[in-house]
Amino acid sequence: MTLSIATWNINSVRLRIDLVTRFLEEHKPDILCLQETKCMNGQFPHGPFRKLGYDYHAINGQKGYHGVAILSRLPLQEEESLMFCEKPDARHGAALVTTPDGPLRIHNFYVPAGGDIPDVEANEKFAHKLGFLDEMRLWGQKEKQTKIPTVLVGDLNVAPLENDVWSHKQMLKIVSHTPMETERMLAAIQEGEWVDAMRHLIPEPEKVYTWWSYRAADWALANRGRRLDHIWVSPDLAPKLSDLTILREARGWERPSDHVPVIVRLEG
DNA sequence: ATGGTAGGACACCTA
Repeated sequence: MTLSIATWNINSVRLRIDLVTRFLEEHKPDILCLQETKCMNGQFPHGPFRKLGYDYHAINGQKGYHGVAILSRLPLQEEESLMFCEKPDARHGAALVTTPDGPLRIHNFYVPAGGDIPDVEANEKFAHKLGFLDEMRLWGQKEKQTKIPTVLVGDLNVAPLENDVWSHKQMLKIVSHTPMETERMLAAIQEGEWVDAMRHLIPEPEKVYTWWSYRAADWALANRGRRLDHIWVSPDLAPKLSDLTILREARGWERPSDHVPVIVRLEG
């Protein structure tokens, strides 16, 4: 059997609901994980998703900021959202999906962006980001013992490898690619025994980007992208990784998100 | 070295 899972930082699910439904109609992933939904649970647009056969929703929203959602064509049970850094931010959601091959656990993350200054003294948002990554790493060490096939996705706001950015050298002091962040993320992958699905299917040194800034005059021409969105899988799923789609064209849709959807297929 | 754009909510925060 095959199962496809997509992740997309949508930067307001209500504003861009037509882009999400277009994406679902054209690509039909079994599961879609959204970040930055930017609305409270009571405001979440369930209707358009149900209309397309995505009947099962696990949502965790808050007013104005952050917010994550898991939408599925297969039945799911919502699981407890985790809290990081003792903040009530809606930055994580989880669900257990019932697949023909048995249960599959999904974790959907939205890691803090961390502000502009890569200094924990001068910038508390950066300190928060590093603290979040540390807690994520410790959590992952325990999570790997659950024995349930697991997929972790989301906007992790770190581009950990040299070819996850347009210029490694010029990005070393830019938040998202500093050694403080990349070392923490690589440690989290290693200690959690995660497989970086995107790099499993598209190894270095190929450039891979999922985000292009709104602030470029011409994002496609400059092509100064970063790989901020990730799909990690538990080792048992690694042999099933069969295809990866990064929907770059979605960055050129009308009133786009600055992130594009990433879809992975699990087969066999 | 700097400023560039976008969303939510309604003064200014977050990205």
